[in-house]
Amino acid sequence: MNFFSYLRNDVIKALEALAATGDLPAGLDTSRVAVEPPREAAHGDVATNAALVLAKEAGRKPRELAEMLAARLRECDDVVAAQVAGPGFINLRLAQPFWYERLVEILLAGPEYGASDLGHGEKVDVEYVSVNPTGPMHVGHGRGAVVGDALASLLEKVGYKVTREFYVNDAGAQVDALARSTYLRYREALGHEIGEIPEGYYPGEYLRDVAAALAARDGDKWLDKADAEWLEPVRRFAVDAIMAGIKEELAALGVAHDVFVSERALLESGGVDDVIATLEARGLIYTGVLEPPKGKVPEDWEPRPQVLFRATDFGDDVDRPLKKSDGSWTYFASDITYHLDKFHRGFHNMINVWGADHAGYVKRMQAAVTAVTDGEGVLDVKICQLVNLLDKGVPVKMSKRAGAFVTLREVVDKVGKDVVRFIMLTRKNDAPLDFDLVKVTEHSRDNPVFYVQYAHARCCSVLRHARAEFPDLDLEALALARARLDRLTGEDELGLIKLMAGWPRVVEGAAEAHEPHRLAFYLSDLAATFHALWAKGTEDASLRFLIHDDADLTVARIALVKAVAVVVASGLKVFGVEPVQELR
RNA sequence: GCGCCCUUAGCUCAGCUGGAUAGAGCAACGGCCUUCUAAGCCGUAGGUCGCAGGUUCGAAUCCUGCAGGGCGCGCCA
Repeated sequence: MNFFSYLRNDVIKALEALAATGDLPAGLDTSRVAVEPPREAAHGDVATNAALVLAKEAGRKPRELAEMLAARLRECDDVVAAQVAGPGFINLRLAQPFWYERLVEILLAGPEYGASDLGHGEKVDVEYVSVNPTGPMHVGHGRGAVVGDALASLLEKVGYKVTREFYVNDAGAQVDALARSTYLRYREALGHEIGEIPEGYYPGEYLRDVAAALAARDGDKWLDKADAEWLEPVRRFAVDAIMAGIKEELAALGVAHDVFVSERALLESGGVDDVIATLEARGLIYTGVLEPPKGKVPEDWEPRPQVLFRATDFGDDVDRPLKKSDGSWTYFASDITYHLDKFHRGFHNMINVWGADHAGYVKRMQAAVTAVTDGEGVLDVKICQLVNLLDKGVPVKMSKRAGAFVTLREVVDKVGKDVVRFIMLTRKNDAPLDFDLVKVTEHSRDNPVFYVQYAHARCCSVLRHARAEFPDLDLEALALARARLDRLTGEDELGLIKLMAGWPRVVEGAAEAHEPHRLAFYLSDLAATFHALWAKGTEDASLRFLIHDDADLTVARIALVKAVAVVVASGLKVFGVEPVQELR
């Protein structure tokens, strides 16, 4: 349970009671009333700004209103103190049994702890990865994959019905280039001299394997045929082969999508025409001439009338073309169709995770979604900034042109999927991320993966020792939940419980903001708090978890340790990371 | 030129959608191993939240302008 929301109910009830007695005007707008952690723990357990927010409307001085409200709040069962502070904050201190109940809640919930029904089972589509099927993925793609996947899990945890989706860009010039490049390698595989890979072709070595597989399947049947004959089957073969590779790379990272949507299938179904007709009927399409692009102007630029979408009506900077000069639809046109398709599948909430190079595309896509769904569809786009791959602090050169760049697969194989996943989530998506191949596997305080995993392993270690030293005690979660938790009276112990009790709020906040990285910072915090408590036992033996002549206290402390393991596991589960039992 | 993102301690970054005296880690300095894992812990020091205005009870957070950095800018996807 999110105890801040729980306490907020108490505050609202107290306000209503004051209104009922005529001390406050009725019908105050309480939407801005917040119950939050106070800046410093010394102030109390929770703080509310209610008096500050309502003072003006209630026609009272903030502190005066705060005093009235505080008097009411002192009547609440869980509240042992309510103090007015500063300009009119009310700091509440909660009774110890309240905290012990939270501990019980954690133990009984297990790794599901923090789950809620915030989303009310509403459908959300999270589209991520969606790389062009033209080659292996690099680490940057991996970031999008992990962020999208963790975001999807996070939303599931708070009660949304999530679909993980991959849009396959299997139409257009790039896949034609892929087909032609594959054909070149196919000739090579059959013993022909191909010379230099021409400009505009994919030079990557990986196409040799694809071509060899093609040759193995079809022999030399395409060798002396015209483009028109082999282009389509080779394209299909190459896209399938590359997509199979991409799925494997994703699987190695622990990412699996529910739905793959093919752009080509979408185009062939004629859906684009329907969408254009819809937009046309709403007067959102016209034929016009755009200004030349600023910055570097393409050499063959010439003003030309185009079919344009009125994106500026929806906040975009310029109207956007829907048709190419050869009469085919632009990528944007098919993308509009695709998003309307999502909407028709019941997704009013859509989230796209894109790479930094798509940042300039966000506005027009959001404009299009608003236009085509009549404002009912909401698209959020998470832009993942670049990943700087480092080796002991030295940037790893990545030359895509030479076709020899470090692939996601290589990195996953080198450091493991759990490390990749966690590190990718240690920055907010819109900040660049350093990924140091050496540092991420180091066992040190400043490696967050290790530090968090170490906390979990330490908990497990304590539990192992407890079982060995107290073989007669029942240390299963159910038994721990019935322990004499009121033996946990130390400030540090209570502080740890309070921190863990805050987990559901962190999860909800991260889910609402679509920011999974917040969980990583919380977990580091929790790990630090636990390591600190653990270390207390090295200075003072009475503060250790296992107290040989006091079984009750030991079981209570084991319950605390177990809860830490549970919360860490709960967070790692959202990240798709396996908590380790032991480090070595 | 325009748009989006970024600018917080020497370095790398948090800052819970406007709250109280802005926080971690690294690096520096000083402590703690006969121990439930010292792969760790404790402490000291370190700040004009890029700059200037504005909004209000209250701004690192919202608005405007400026400076610096990144990305993008018809017929690519």
